[in-house]
Amino acid sequence: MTRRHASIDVDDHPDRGIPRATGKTTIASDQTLHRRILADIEDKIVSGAWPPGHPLPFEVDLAAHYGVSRMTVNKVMGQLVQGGLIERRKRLGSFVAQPKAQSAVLEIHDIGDEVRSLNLEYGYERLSLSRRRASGDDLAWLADASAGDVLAITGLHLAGGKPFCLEERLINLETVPQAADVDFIAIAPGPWLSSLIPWTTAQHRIQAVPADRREHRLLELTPKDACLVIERRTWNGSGPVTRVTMTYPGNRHVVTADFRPSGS
Amino acid sequence: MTRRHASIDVDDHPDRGIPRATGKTTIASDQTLHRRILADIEDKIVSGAWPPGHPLPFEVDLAAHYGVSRMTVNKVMGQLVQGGLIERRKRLGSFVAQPKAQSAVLEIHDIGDEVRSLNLEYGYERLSLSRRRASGDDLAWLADASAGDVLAITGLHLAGGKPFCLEERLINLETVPQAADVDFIAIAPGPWLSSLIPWTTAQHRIQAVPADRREHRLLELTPKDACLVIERRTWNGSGPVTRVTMTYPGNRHVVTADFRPSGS
DNA sequence: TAGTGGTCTAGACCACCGC
DNA sequence: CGGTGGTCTAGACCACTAG
Repeated sequence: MTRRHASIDVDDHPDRGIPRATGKTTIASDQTLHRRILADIEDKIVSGAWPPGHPLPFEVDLAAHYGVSRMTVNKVMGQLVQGGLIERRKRLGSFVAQPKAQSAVLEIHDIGDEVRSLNLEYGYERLSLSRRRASGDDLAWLADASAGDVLAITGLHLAGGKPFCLEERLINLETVPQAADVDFIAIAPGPWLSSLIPWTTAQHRIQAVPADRREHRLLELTPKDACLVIERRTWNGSGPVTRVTMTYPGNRHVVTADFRPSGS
Repeated sequence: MTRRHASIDVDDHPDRGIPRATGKTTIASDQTLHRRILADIEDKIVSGAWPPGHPLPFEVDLAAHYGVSRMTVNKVMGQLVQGGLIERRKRLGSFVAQPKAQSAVLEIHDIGDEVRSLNLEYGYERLSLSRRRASGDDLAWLADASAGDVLAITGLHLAGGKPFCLEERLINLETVPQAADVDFIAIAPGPWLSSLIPWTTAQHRIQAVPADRREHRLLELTPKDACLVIERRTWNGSGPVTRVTMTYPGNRHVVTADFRPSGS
Protein backbone atom coordinates (compact mmCIF):
# COMPACT_ATOMS: atom_id res chain seq x y z
CA MET A 1 0.00 0.00 0.00
CA THR A 2 1.49 3.28 -1.06
CA ARG A 3 1.78 6.11 1.39
CA ARG A 4 0.41 9.14 -0.33
CA HIS A 5 -2.91 10.75 0.58
CA ALA A 6 -4.46 10.77 3.98
CA SER A 7 -5.04 7.27 5.20
CA ILE A 8 -8.26 5.65 4.10
CA ASP A 9 -10.50 6.82 6.90
CA VAL A 10 -12.98 4.03 6.51
CA ASP A 11 -13.43 1.86 9.53
CA ASP A 12 -10.86 -0.86 9.13
CA HIS A 13 -12.69 -3.85 10.40
CA PRO A 14 -11.37 -7.38 10.08
CA ASP A 15 -13.92 -7.93 7.29
CA ARG A 16 -11.52 -5.95 5.11
CA GLY A 17 -13.67 -2.86 5.05
CA ILE A 18 -16.46 -3.96 2.79
CA PRO A 19 -19.34 -1.75 3.90
CA ARG A 20 -22.17 -3.61 5.52
CA ALA A 21 -25.71 -2.83 6.51
CA THR A 22 -25.02 -3.26 10.19
CA GLY A 23 -23.85 0.30 10.67
CA LYS A 24 -25.73 3.53 10.98
CA THR A 25 -25.68 4.18 7.27
CA THR A 26 -28.53 2.84 5.17
CA ILE A 27 -26.75 0.50 2.80
CA ALA A 28 -28.56 -2.58 1.67
CA SER A 29 -26.49 -5.60 2.46
CA ASP A 30 -27.78 -7.64 -0.47
CA GLN A 31 -26.11 -5.41 -3.02
CA THR A 32 -23.36 -6.11 -5.42
CA LEU A 33 -19.82 -5.32 -4.48
CA HIS A 34 -19.44 -2.27 -6.65
CA ARG A 35 -22.78 -0.88 -5.53
CA ARG A 36 -21.82 -1.11 -1.90
CA ILE A 37 -18.45 0.44 -2.53
CA LEU A 38 -20.06 3.14 -4.64
CA ALA A 39 -22.53 3.92 -1.90
CA ASP A 40 -19.75 3.98 0.64
CA ILE A 41 -17.64 6.47 -1.27
CA GLU A 42 -20.66 8.55 -2.23
CA ASP A 43 -21.50 8.78 1.42
CA LYS A 44 -18.01 9.98 2.22
CA ILE A 45 -18.39 12.77 -0.31
CA VAL A 46 -22.00 13.72 0.31
CA SER A 47 -21.58 13.73 4.04
CA GLY A 48 -18.69 16.10 3.77
CA ALA A 49 -16.17 13.72 5.26
CA TRP A 50 -14.29 14.09 1.98
CA PRO A 51 -14.75 17.76 1.03
CA PRO A 52 -14.28 19.13 -2.49
CA GLY A 53 -10.65 18.83 -3.52
CA HIS A 54 -9.98 15.99 -1.14
CA PRO A 55 -7.80 13.29 -2.67
CA LEU A 56 -9.24 9.81 -2.89
CA PRO A 57 -7.10 6.79 -2.22
CA PHE A 58 -5.54 5.24 -5.30
CA GLU A 59 -7.27 2.45 -7.08
CA VAL A 60 -4.80 -0.13 -5.86
CA ASP A 61 -5.25 0.97 -2.28
CA LEU A 62 -9.01 1.02 -2.53
CA ALA A 63 -8.96 -2.44 -4.04
CA ALA A 64 -6.80 -3.70 -1.22
CA HIS A 65 -8.90 -1.91 1.36
CA TYR A 66 -12.22 -3.28 0.17
CA GLY A 67 -10.69 -6.62 -0.63
CA VAL A 68 -11.76 -6.60 -4.26
CA SER A 69 -10.00 -6.56 -7.57
CA ARG A 70 -8.90 -3.36 -9.20
CA MET A 71 -11.45 -3.74 -12.00
CA THR A 72 -14.27 -3.53 -9.51
CA VAL A 73 -12.88 -0.38 -7.99
CA ASN A 74 -12.32 1.00 -11.46
CA LYS A 75 -15.96 0.47 -12.31
CA VAL A 76 -16.98 2.37 -9.21
CA MET A 77 -14.63 5.22 -10.01
CA GLY A 78 -16.01 5.41 -13.51
CA GLN A 79 -19.50 5.79 -12.13
CA LEU A 80 -18.33 8.47 -9.74
CA VAL A 81 -16.78 10.36 -12.63
CA GLN A 82 -19.91 10.11 -14.69
CA GLY A 83 -21.94 11.26 -11.74
CA GLY A 84 -19.69 14.30 -11.54
CA LEU A 85 -18.66 13.53 -7.99
CA ILE A 86 -14.95 13.14 -8.63
CA GLU A 87 -12.33 14.13 -11.17
CA ARG A 88 -9.39 11.99 -12.09
CA ARG A 89 -5.99 12.84 -13.49
CA LYS A 90 -3.27 10.47 -14.37
CA ARG A 91 -0.27 10.43 -12.15
CA LEU A 92 -2.06 12.73 -9.70
CA GLY A 93 -4.96 10.63 -8.58
CA SER A 94 -8.64 11.19 -7.99
CA PHE A 95 -10.18 14.15 -6.22
CA VAL A 96 -13.61 15.12 -5.01
CA ALA A 97 -15.01 17.51 -7.60
CA GLN A 98 -15.82 21.11 -6.86
CA PRO A 99 -19.57 21.56 -7.10
CA LYS A 100 -19.68 23.80 -10.15
CA ALA A 101 -22.88 23.60 -12.05
CA GLN A 102 -25.61 21.53 -10.53
CA SER A 103 -27.11 19.49 -13.30
CA ALA A 104 -30.69 18.40 -12.97
CA VAL A 105 -32.51 15.94 -15.13
CA LEU A 106 -35.53 17.31 -16.90
CA GLU A 107 -37.97 14.64 -17.99
CA ILE A 108 -40.05 15.50 -21.00
CA HIS A 109 -42.98 13.11 -21.08
CA ASP A 110 -45.52 12.49 -23.72
CA ILE A 111 -48.38 14.91 -23.12
CA GLY A 112 -51.02 12.23 -23.37
CA ASP A 113 -49.35 10.16 -20.70
CA GLU A 114 -48.83 13.24 -18.60
CA VAL A 115 -52.51 14.13 -18.71
CA ARG A 116 -53.69 10.60 -18.08
CA SER A 117 -51.37 10.30 -15.12
CA LEU A 118 -53.36 13.17 -13.62
CA ASN A 119 -56.49 11.04 -13.96
CA LEU A 120 -57.88 13.38 -16.59
CA GLU A 121 -59.25 12.51 -19.96
CA TYR A 122 -56.83 13.38 -22.71
CA GLY A 123 -57.85 14.93 -25.99
CA TYR A 124 -56.18 16.47 -28.97
CA GLU A 125 -57.59 18.88 -31.47
CA ARG A 126 -55.79 19.95 -34.60
CA LEU A 127 -56.23 23.62 -35.29
CA SER A 128 -54.39 24.10 -38.55
CA LEU A 129 -52.00 22.44 -40.95
CA SER A 130 -50.15 23.93 -43.85
CA ARG A 131 -47.27 23.03 -46.06
CA ARG A 132 -45.01 25.86 -47.06
CA ARG A 133 -41.55 26.70 -48.17
CA ALA A 134 -39.19 27.42 -45.29
CA SER A 135 -39.29 31.14 -44.59
CA GLY A 136 -37.22 33.52 -42.55
CA ASP A 137 -38.07 32.35 -39.08
CA ASP A 138 -37.77 28.72 -39.99
CA LEU A 139 -34.35 29.19 -41.51
CA ALA A 140 -32.85 30.15 -38.18
CA TRP A 141 -33.79 26.71 -37.01
CA LEU A 142 -32.88 24.84 -40.14
CA ALA A 143 -29.54 26.58 -39.94
CA ASP A 144 -27.52 26.00 -43.08
CA ALA A 145 -29.64 23.08 -44.20
CA SER A 146 -30.95 23.58 -47.69
CA ALA A 147 -34.28 25.34 -47.36
CA GLY A 148 -36.94 22.88 -48.45
CA ASP A 149 -40.58 22.54 -47.50
CA VAL A 150 -41.81 22.43 -43.96
CA LEU A 151 -45.07 21.31 -42.44
CA ALA A 152 -46.61 23.74 -39.96
CA ILE A 153 -49.12 22.30 -37.53
CA THR A 154 -50.88 23.90 -34.62
CA GLY A 155 -52.96 21.92 -32.20
CA LEU A 156 -54.49 22.01 -28.77
CA HIS A 157 -53.99 19.38 -26.12
CA LEU A 158 -56.93 18.96 -23.80
CA ALA A 159 -57.14 17.62 -20.29
CA GLY A 160 -60.57 16.78 -18.95
CA GLY A 161 -62.11 18.71 -21.81
CA LYS A 162 -60.25 21.89 -20.94
CA PRO A 163 -57.28 23.38 -22.79
CA PHE A 164 -54.05 22.05 -21.44
CA CYS A 165 -51.39 23.29 -23.79
CA LEU A 166 -50.98 24.82 -27.21
CA GLU A 167 -48.61 23.17 -29.64
CA GLU A 168 -47.04 24.93 -32.60
CA ARG A 169 -44.90 22.59 -34.60
CA LEU A 170 -42.70 22.67 -37.64
CA ILE A 171 -41.64 19.46 -39.33
CA ASN A 172 -38.77 19.43 -41.76
CA LEU A 173 -40.05 17.55 -44.76
CA GLU A 174 -36.57 16.99 -46.07
CA THR A 175 -35.76 14.83 -43.08
CA VAL A 176 -39.23 13.38 -42.57
CA PRO A 177 -40.90 13.26 -45.99
CA GLN A 178 -43.47 10.75 -44.74
CA ALA A 179 -45.12 13.49 -42.70
CA ALA A 180 -46.50 15.03 -45.87
CA ASP A 181 -49.05 12.24 -46.12
CA VAL A 182 -50.44 12.58 -42.61
CA ASP A 183 -53.24 14.96 -41.66
CA PHE A 184 -52.52 14.85 -37.89
CA ILE A 185 -56.19 14.94 -36.98
CA ALA A 186 -56.43 11.59 -35.27
CA ILE A 187 -52.91 11.64 -33.89
CA ALA A 188 -50.77 14.43 -32.54
CA PRO A 189 -47.43 15.06 -34.25
CA GLY A 190 -45.44 14.26 -31.12
CA PRO A 191 -46.35 10.60 -30.68
CA TRP A 192 -46.39 10.12 -34.45
CA LEU A 193 -42.84 11.35 -34.74
CA SER A 194 -41.49 9.55 -31.72
CA SER A 195 -42.76 6.24 -33.03
CA LEU A 196 -41.07 6.87 -36.32
CA ILE A 197 -37.92 8.85 -35.75
CA PRO A 198 -35.03 7.32 -33.87
CA TRP A 199 -33.13 8.86 -31.04
CA THR A 200 -31.71 12.27 -31.65
CA THR A 201 -30.27 15.37 -30.15
CA ALA A 202 -32.52 18.01 -28.70
CA GLN A 203 -32.27 21.50 -27.27
CA HIS A 204 -34.81 23.01 -24.97
CA ARG A 205 -35.51 26.62 -24.16
CA ILE A 206 -37.85 27.54 -21.37
CA GLN A 207 -39.18 31.01 -20.84
CA ALA A 208 -42.11 32.94 -19.45
CA VAL A 209 -44.14 35.25 -21.64
CA PRO A 210 -47.30 37.23 -21.06
CA ALA A 211 -50.30 35.69 -22.78
CA ASP A 212 -51.34 37.34 -26.00
CA ARG A 213 -54.83 37.55 -27.42
CA ARG A 214 -54.78 34.23 -29.18
CA GLU A 215 -53.62 32.49 -26.04
CA HIS A 216 -56.32 34.20 -24.02
CA ARG A 217 -58.85 32.64 -26.30
CA LEU A 218 -57.34 29.19 -26.85
CA LEU A 219 -56.12 28.53 -23.34
CA GLU A 220 -59.00 30.30 -21.61
CA LEU A 221 -56.78 32.77 -19.85
CA THR A 222 -57.32 36.20 -18.46
CA PRO A 223 -55.30 39.11 -19.85
CA LYS A 224 -53.04 39.14 -16.81
CA ASP A 225 -51.94 35.53 -16.99
CA ALA A 226 -48.46 34.37 -17.87
CA CYS A 227 -47.53 31.45 -20.07
CA LEU A 228 -44.72 28.96 -19.76
CA VAL A 229 -43.21 28.36 -23.17
CA ILE A 230 -41.05 25.32 -23.83
CA GLU A 231 -39.37 25.25 -27.19
CA ARG A 232 -37.73 22.07 -28.35
CA ARG A 233 -35.58 21.68 -31.42
CA THR A 234 -34.75 18.17 -32.48
CA TRP A 235 -32.04 16.92 -34.77
CA ASN A 236 -31.46 13.62 -36.38
CA GLY A 237 -28.44 11.96 -37.84
CA SER A 238 -29.55 13.40 -41.15
CA GLY A 239 -30.44 16.94 -40.05
CA PRO A 240 -33.12 19.03 -38.34
CA VAL A 241 -36.29 17.07 -37.66
CA THR A 242 -38.79 19.22 -35.86
CA ARG A 243 -39.20 22.36 -33.83
CA VAL A 244 -42.06 22.65 -31.41
CA THR A 245 -43.19 25.28 -28.96
CA MET A 246 -45.50 24.20 -26.21
CA THR A 247 -47.37 26.98 -24.47
CA TYR A 248 -48.77 26.15 -21.08
CA PRO A 249 -50.90 28.29 -18.83
CA GLY A 250 -48.24 29.32 -16.36
CA ASN A 251 -50.45 29.22 -13.34
CA ARG A 252 -51.55 25.68 -14.01
CA HIS A 253 -48.39 24.01 -15.20
CA VAL A 254 -45.07 23.36 -13.57
CA VAL A 255 -41.94 21.78 -14.92
CA THR A 256 -40.04 19.71 -12.42
CA ALA A 257 -36.50 18.46 -12.52
CA ASP A 258 -34.65 16.26 -10.09
CA PHE A 259 -31.03 16.01 -9.25
CA ARG A 260 -29.20 13.00 -8.01
CA PRO A 261 -25.54 12.71 -7.15
CA SER A 262 -24.85 9.61 -9.17
CA GLY A 263 -26.39 8.07 -12.23
CA SER A 264 -27.81 5.13 -10.35
CA MET B 1 -22.42 -18.14 -32.63
CA THR B 2 -25.98 -18.73 -31.55
CA ARG B 3 -28.73 -18.38 -34.05
CA ARG B 4 -31.36 -16.20 -32.45
CA HIS B 5 -32.05 -12.63 -33.54
CA ALA B 6 -31.58 -11.31 -36.98
CA SER B 7 -28.02 -11.75 -38.07
CA ILE B 8 -25.63 -9.03 -37.03
CA ASP B 9 -26.16 -6.67 -39.89
CA VAL B 10 -22.86 -4.94 -39.51
CA ASP B 11 -20.56 -5.25 -42.49
CA ASP B 12 -18.65 -8.42 -41.87
CA HIS B 13 -15.24 -7.48 -43.11
CA PRO B 14 -12.19 -9.68 -42.63
CA ASP B 15 -10.98 -7.27 -39.96
CA ARG B 16 -13.59 -8.93 -37.74
CA GLY B 17 -15.96 -6.01 -37.86
CA ILE B 18 -14.19 -3.50 -35.68
CA PRO B 19 -15.56 -0.22 -36.96
CA ARG B 20 -13.00 1.96 -38.66
CA ALA B 21 -12.82 5.56 -39.76
CA THR B 22 -12.46 4.61 -43.40
CA GLY B 23 -16.18 4.34 -43.99
CA LYS B 24 -18.83 6.97 -44.47
CA THR B 25 -19.56 7.21 -40.77
CA THR B 26 -17.62 9.70 -38.70
CA ILE B 27 -15.87 7.55 -36.18
CA ALA B 28 -12.48 8.62 -34.94
CA SER B 29 -10.02 5.84 -35.54
CA ASP B 30 -7.79 6.65 -32.58
CA GLN B 31 -10.41 5.76 -30.06
CA THR B 32 -10.53 3.01 -27.52
CA LEU B 33 -12.21 -0.24 -28.38
CA HIS B 34 -15.30 0.27 -26.30
CA ARG B 35 -15.75 3.81 -27.60
CA ARG B 36 -15.66 2.67 -31.17
CA ILE B 37 -18.04 -0.16 -30.49
CA LEU B 38 -20.30 2.18 -28.54
CA ALA B 39 -20.32 4.67 -31.40
CA ASP B 40 -21.02 1.89 -33.84
CA ILE B 41 -24.03 0.58 -31.98
CA GLU B 42 -25.28 4.07 -31.18
CA ASP B 43 -25.17 4.80 -34.87
CA LYS B 44 -27.21 1.72 -35.61
CA ILE B 45 -29.88 2.92 -33.20
CA VAL B 46 -29.83 6.62 -33.96
CA SER B 47 -29.84 6.09 -37.68
CA GLY B 48 -32.91 3.90 -37.41
CA ALA B 49 -31.20 0.80 -38.75
CA TRP B 50 -32.14 -0.80 -35.44
CA PRO B 51 -35.57 0.64 -34.64
CA PRO B 52 -37.14 0.64 -31.18
CA GLY B 53 -37.85 -2.88 -30.05
CA HIS B 54 -35.21 -4.37 -32.29
CA PRO B 55 -33.21 -7.10 -30.59
CA LEU B 56 -29.49 -6.61 -30.28
CA PRO B 57 -27.10 -9.49 -30.75
CA PHE B 58 -26.13 -11.27 -27.58
CA GLU B 59 -23.04 -10.24 -25.71
CA VAL B 60 -21.16 -13.36 -26.76
CA ASP B 61 -21.96 -12.77 -30.40
CA LEU B 62 -21.06 -9.11 -30.26
CA ALA B 63 -17.79 -10.00 -28.60
CA ALA B 64 -17.03 -12.51 -31.31
CA HIS B 65 -18.13 -10.12 -34.01
CA TYR B 66 -15.98 -7.24 -32.84
CA GLY B 67 -13.18 -9.54 -31.86
CA VAL B 68 -13.06 -8.37 -28.25
CA SER B 69 -13.68 -9.93 -24.90
CA ARG B 70 -17.11 -10.10 -23.40
CA MET B 71 -16.16 -7.63 -20.65
CA THR B 72 -15.55 -4.95 -23.22
CA VAL B 73 -18.90 -5.53 -24.84
CA ASN B 74 -20.50 -5.58 -21.42
CA LYS B 75 -19.05 -2.18 -20.64
CA VAL B 76 -20.51 -0.81 -23.85
CA MET B 77 -23.90 -2.32 -23.14
CA GLY B 78 -23.83 -0.81 -19.68
CA GLN B 79 -23.26 2.60 -21.15
CA LEU B 80 -26.07 2.08 -23.62
CA VAL B 81 -28.39 1.17 -20.79
CA GLN B 82 -27.40 4.20 -18.78
CA GLY B 83 -27.91 6.37 -21.84
CA GLY B 84 -31.40 4.96 -22.09
CA LEU B 85 -30.81 3.63 -25.58
CA ILE B 86 -31.40 -0.02 -24.82
CA GLU B 87 -33.13 -2.20 -22.29
CA ARG B 88 -31.87 -5.56 -21.20
CA ARG B 89 -33.63 -8.54 -19.74
CA LYS B 90 -32.09 -11.75 -18.68
CA ARG B 91 -32.75 -14.74 -20.81
CA LEU B 92 -34.42 -12.53 -23.42
CA GLY B 93 -31.57 -10.32 -24.52
CA SER B 94 -31.13 -6.63 -25.23
CA PHE B 95 -33.54 -4.46 -27.16
CA VAL B 96 -33.55 -0.92 -28.50
CA ALA B 97 -35.58 1.12 -26.02
CA GLN B 98 -38.84 2.78 -26.92
CA PRO B 99 -38.32 6.52 -26.72
CA LYS B 100 -40.61 7.25 -23.81
CA ALA B 101 -39.65 10.27 -21.83
CA GLN B 102 -36.95 12.41 -23.33
CA SER B 103 -34.67 13.39 -20.54
CA ALA B 104 -32.74 16.60 -20.88
CA VAL B 105 -29.98 17.86 -18.68
CA LEU B 106 -30.63 21.16 -17.01
CA GLU B 107 -27.47 22.92 -15.91
CA ILE B 108 -27.87 25.21 -12.95
CA HIS B 109 -24.91 27.56 -12.91
CA ASP B 110 -23.80 30.01 -10.33
CA ILE B 111 -25.50 33.29 -11.10
CA GLY B 112 -22.31 35.29 -10.84
CA ASP B 113 -20.59 33.09 -13.39
CA GLU B 114 -23.64 33.21 -15.58
CA VAL B 115 -23.69 36.99 -15.59
CA ARG B 116 -19.97 37.33 -16.14
CA SER B 117 -20.14 34.89 -19.04
CA LEU B 118 -22.44 37.43 -20.67
CA ASN B 119 -19.65 40.02 -20.34
CA LEU B 120 -21.65 41.96 -17.83
CA GLU B 121 -20.58 43.22 -14.46
CA TYR B 122 -22.06 41.18 -11.67
CA GLY B 123 -23.40 42.62 -8.50
CA TYR B 124 -25.37 41.47 -5.52
CA GLU B 125 -27.46 43.46 -3.12
CA ARG B 126 -29.00 42.08 0.00
CA LEU B 127 -32.49 43.36 0.58
CA SER B 128 -33.46 41.79 3.86
CA LEU B 129 -32.48 39.18 6.38
CA SER B 130 -34.42 37.81 9.29
CA ARG B 131 -34.29 34.88 11.59
CA ARG B 132 -37.57 33.37 12.57
CA ARG B 133 -39.21 30.21 13.70
CA ALA B 134 -40.39 28.01 10.90
CA SER B 135 -43.96 28.93 10.08
CA GLY B 136 -46.71 27.38 8.03
CA ASP B 137 -45.28 27.84 4.58
CA ASP B 138 -41.83 26.73 5.61
CA LEU B 139 -43.09 23.57 7.20
CA ALA B 140 -44.32 22.22 3.91
CA TRP B 141 -40.72 22.31 2.78
CA LEU B 142 -39.19 21.07 6.00
CA ALA B 143 -41.67 18.23 5.85
CA ASP B 144 -41.67 16.28 9.08
CA ALA B 145 -38.35 17.66 10.19
CA SER B 146 -38.59 19.17 13.64
CA ALA B 147 -39.50 22.80 13.20
CA GLY B 148 -36.55 24.87 14.26
CA ASP B 149 -35.37 28.31 13.22
CA VAL B 150 -34.90 29.35 9.65
CA LEU B 151 -33.01 32.22 8.08
CA ALA B 152 -34.96 34.21 5.49
CA ILE B 153 -32.90 36.23 3.04
CA THR B 154 -33.97 38.22 0.05
CA GLY B 155 -31.50 39.69 -2.37
CA LEU B 156 -31.15 41.07 -5.84
CA HIS B 157 -28.64 39.90 -8.38
CA LEU B 158 -27.48 42.59 -10.78
CA ALA B 159 -26.06 42.37 -14.25
CA GLY B 160 -24.42 45.46 -15.66
CA GLY B 161 -26.00 47.53 -12.89
CA LYS B 162 -29.49 46.40 -13.80
CA PRO B 163 -31.68 43.92 -11.93
CA PHE B 164 -31.10 40.40 -13.14
CA CYS B 165 -32.98 38.19 -10.76
CA LEU B 166 -34.66 38.27 -7.40
CA GLU B 167 -33.66 35.68 -4.85
CA GLU B 168 -35.80 34.65 -1.92
CA ARG B 169 -34.08 32.10 0.22
CA LEU B 170 -34.76 30.08 3.31
CA ILE B 171 -31.93 28.35 5.11
CA ASN B 172 -32.63 25.64 7.63
CA LEU B 173 -30.57 26.56 10.66
CA GLU B 174 -30.86 23.09 12.08
CA THR B 175 -28.88 21.71 9.18
CA VAL B 176 -26.64 24.73 8.63
CA PRO B 177 -26.24 26.44 12.00
CA GLN B 178 -23.16 28.31 10.76
CA ALA B 179 -25.41 30.48 8.59
CA ALA B 180 -26.66 32.27 11.68
CA ASP B 181 -23.37 34.13 11.97
CA VAL B 182 -23.29 35.44 8.39
CA ASP B 183 -24.91 38.66 7.28
CA PHE B 184 -24.88 37.81 3.56
CA ILE B 185 -24.11 41.39 2.55
CA ALA B 186 -20.75 40.76 0.94
CA ILE B 187 -21.56 37.32 -0.35
CA ALA B 188 -24.74 35.84 -1.73
CA PRO B 189 -26.16 32.80 0.03
CA GLY B 190 -25.77 30.58 -3.02
CA PRO B 191 -21.99 30.59 -3.36
CA TRP B 192 -21.59 30.64 0.41
CA LEU B 193 -23.63 27.50 0.76
CA SER B 194 -22.12 25.67 -2.17
CA SER B 195 -18.64 26.20 -0.81
CA LEU B 196 -19.71 24.80 2.52
CA ILE B 197 -22.33 22.17 1.97
CA PRO B 198 -21.50 18.97 0.15
CA TRP B 199 -23.38 17.39 -2.67
CA THR B 200 -27.00 16.74 -2.09
CA THR B 201 -30.35 16.03 -3.62
CA ALA B 202 -32.34 18.80 -5.20
CA GLN B 203 -35.75 19.32 -6.72
CA HIS B 204 -36.59 22.06 -9.15
CA ARG B 205 -39.93 23.54 -10.08
CA ILE B 206 -40.18 25.94 -12.97
CA GLN B 207 -43.25 28.01 -13.66
CA ALA B 208 -44.41 31.26 -15.18
CA VAL B 209 -46.23 33.84 -13.14
CA PRO B 210 -47.41 37.36 -13.85
CA ALA B 211 -45.25 39.96 -12.17
CA ASP B 212 -46.71 41.47 -9.04
CA ARG B 213 -46.14 44.97 -7.72
CA ARG B 214 -42.98 44.21 -5.86
CA GLU B 215 -41.47 42.57 -8.90
CA HIS B 216 -42.45 45.54 -11.05
CA ARG B 217 -40.40 47.71 -8.79
CA LEU B 218 -37.43 45.46 -8.07
CA LEU B 219 -36.95 43.99 -11.52
CA GLU B 220 -37.98 47.14 -13.41
CA LEU B 221 -40.85 45.49 -15.18
CA THR B 222 -44.04 46.76 -16.67
CA PRO B 223 -47.36 45.50 -15.32
CA LYS B 224 -47.84 43.21 -18.31
CA ASP B 225 -44.59 41.33 -17.99
CA ALA B 226 -44.27 37.70 -16.99
CA CYS B 227 -41.71 36.21 -14.66
CA LEU B 228 -39.93 32.89 -14.81
CA VAL B 229 -39.80 31.39 -11.35
CA ILE B 230 -37.36 28.63 -10.53
CA GLU B 231 -37.75 27.08 -7.12
CA ARG B 232 -35.06 24.78 -5.85
CA ARG B 233 -35.25 22.71 -2.70
CA THR B 234 -32.08 21.13 -1.50
CA TRP B 235 -31.54 18.29 0.88
CA ASN B 236 -28.49 17.01 2.62
CA GLY B 237 -27.62 13.74 4.22
CA SER B 238 -28.85 15.27 7.46
CA GLY B 239 -32.04 16.91 6.23
CA PRO B 240 -33.45 19.93 4.39
CA VAL B 241 -30.80 22.54 3.67
CA THR B 242 -32.26 25.41 1.75
CA ARG B 243 -35.13 26.47 -0.40
CA VAL B 244 -34.65 29.24 -2.89
CA THR B 245 -36.94 30.95 -5.32
CA MET B 246 -35.31 32.76 -8.22
CA THR B 247 -37.53 35.17 -10.09
CA TYR B 248 -36.30 36.24 -13.51
CA PRO B 249 -37.82 38.74 -15.90
CA GLY B 250 -39.40 36.28 -18.32
CA ASN B 251 -38.66 38.32 -21.39
CA ARG B 252 -34.98 38.58 -20.60
CA HIS B 253 -34.13 35.16 -19.29
CA VAL B 254 -34.22 31.71 -20.83
CA VAL B 255 -33.46 28.36 -19.34
CA THR B 256 -31.81 25.96 -21.71
CA ALA B 257 -31.43 22.23 -21.47
CA ASP B 258 -29.66 19.84 -23.78
CA PHE B 259 -30.20 16.23 -24.50
CA ARG B 260 -27.64 13.74 -25.68
CA PRO B 261 -28.22 10.10 -26.44
CA SER B 262 -25.39 8.70 -24.38
CA GLY B 263 -23.54 9.83 -21.30
CA SER B 264 -20.36 10.47 -23.21
C1' DT C 1 -33.10 -26.79 -17.74
C1' DA C 2 -30.44 -24.15 -20.59
C1' DG C 3 -29.06 -19.69 -22.02
C1' DT C 4 -28.70 -15.00 -20.93
C1' DG C 5 -27.05 -10.97 -18.53
C1' DG C 6 -24.58 -9.51 -14.10
C1' DT C 7 -20.72 -9.70 -11.79
C1' DC C 8 -15.98 -10.45 -10.29
C1' DT C 9 -11.03 -11.80 -10.75
C1' DA C 10 -5.95 -11.80 -11.46
C1' DG C 11 -3.17 -10.33 -14.43
C1' DA C 12 -1.41 -7.52 -18.20
C1' DC C 13 0.08 -3.60 -21.22
C1' DC C 14 0.08 1.16 -22.26
C1' DA C 15 -0.06 6.45 -22.25
C1' DC C 16 0.55 9.96 -19.66
C1' DC C 17 3.00 13.12 -16.72
C1' DG C 18 5.03 14.93 -12.31
C1' DC C 19 9.44 14.35 -10.26
C1' DC D 1 12.06 7.49 -14.25
C1' DG D 2 8.17 5.56 -11.70
C1' DG D 3 3.46 5.44 -10.51
C1' DT D 4 -1.11 6.49 -11.85
C1' DG D 5 -5.34 5.83 -14.34
C1' DG D 6 -7.23 3.62 -18.72
C1' DT D 7 -7.97 -0.23 -20.88
C1' DC D 8 -8.44 -5.08 -22.19
C1' DT D 9 -8.45 -10.17 -21.50
C1' DA D 10 -9.87 -15.06 -20.62
C1' DG D 11 -12.17 -17.27 -17.68
C1' DA D 12 -15.36 -18.09 -13.94
C1' DC D 13 -19.61 -18.34 -11.06
C1' DC D 14 -24.21 -16.97 -10.20
C1' DA D 15 -29.24 -15.36 -10.52
C1' DC D 16 -32.73 -15.05 -13.19
C1' DT D 17 -36.22 -16.66 -16.32
C1' DA D 18 -38.51 -18.34 -20.57
C1' DG D 19 -39.91 -22.63 -22.37
